[in-house]
Amino acid sequence: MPFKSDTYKNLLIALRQILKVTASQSKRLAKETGLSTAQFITMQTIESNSPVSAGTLARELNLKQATMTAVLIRLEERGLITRTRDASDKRRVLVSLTNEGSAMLEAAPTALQNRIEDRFAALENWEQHQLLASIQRVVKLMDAEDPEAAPLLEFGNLSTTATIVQANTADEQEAWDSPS
Amino acid sequence: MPFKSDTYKNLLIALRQILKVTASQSKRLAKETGLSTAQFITMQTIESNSPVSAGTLARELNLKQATMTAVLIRLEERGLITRTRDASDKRRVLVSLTNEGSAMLEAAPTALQNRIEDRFAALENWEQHQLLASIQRVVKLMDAEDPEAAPLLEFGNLSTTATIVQANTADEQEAWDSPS
DNA sequence: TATTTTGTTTTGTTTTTCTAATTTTTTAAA
DNA sequence: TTTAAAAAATTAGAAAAACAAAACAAAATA
Repeated sequence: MPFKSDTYKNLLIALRQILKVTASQSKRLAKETGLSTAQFITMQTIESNSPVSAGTLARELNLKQATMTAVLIRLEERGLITRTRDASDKRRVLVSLTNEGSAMLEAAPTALQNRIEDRFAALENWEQHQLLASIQRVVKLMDAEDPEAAPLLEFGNLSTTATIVQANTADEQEAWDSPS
Repeated sequence: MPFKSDTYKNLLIALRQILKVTASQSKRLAKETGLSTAQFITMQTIESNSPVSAGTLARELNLKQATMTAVLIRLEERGLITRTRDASDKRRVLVSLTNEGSAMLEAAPTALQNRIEDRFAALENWEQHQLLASIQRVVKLMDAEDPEAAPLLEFGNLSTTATIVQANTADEQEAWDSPS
């Protein structure tokens, strides 16, 4: 039986708490938009990756293609997304948000997220970067070990959102300019 | 529309990655134990809180009581848990793992988690504490804002597992002894 | 060309998840 | 104390999620 330090246990507890809050948030937002949780999360993932193939979505969300197809069909029936065959590879189905779908996500009440963001923004710049570096370090600890996470290159439409900052050990950290 | 700094965007990306890896892990373990994901996560939560009431479990997992009941019934049918009325409050149903249930969790392949733990253990002591402090700081950012997370007191059976370490701002940090 | 691989869908089944209503027990009020 | 309200769990019923297995078409490879 492996020895677990208190520090590690507390880390797991904290991570579980993050998981819980995040799940709770998603459910609340889903409910307020009148979607199921799976549908709402799918919408969010499409938003930041559009246009994206059904298979990529399934991989991103850790679902089987069959499950993804069912969810997408329902979203399409509601007029929130479009599914079109990729012209250059007719096996693929590309998914995008409709105007209505975008509008729905825009309208989703983000008060909670905004408060979180405001709190983060209120931190000193160096501290923001330190938090980010730490989280990315945790990602690295988990990430490199997970076979299914490995092939994932970018998450999110990076070209239009953000640049991945390499996770550094804290002793490599130096002064950082505000990136934007 | 709120302004999102690159640092914040990257934080969200990293958090989503953690979410993804965690979900992937749970699904894999569930599959290997022959349970559904919901059943497996329920088993884990029972393990660290046993004995625990059905309602507490539901709150912990962000599920409705009715949903929880359904999951618990299936676990009981498989002989993995027991459900007994609380003697001091006969409305409550207390849930515990059976020997078989414990054995199943013990047998769950934890190679991945162990690798993560090993990696964490390989870090310098001060760095472990810094990571923990950072994660707990993120929890605090999210946590205090979420109405449903607020009433949560302890997560996990703290008396037998770990002591909550207060999340500090980095500039309050000092040398830490190895806690165990 | 034939074969294999890849991407998606279809089919069929189990499980999850919810809402609404019901039962039992506890707590609080009159 | 009796009654009313609240709390904890279950039941019933229905939509959706999730999966495996099989089928299908398109693309890549031998």
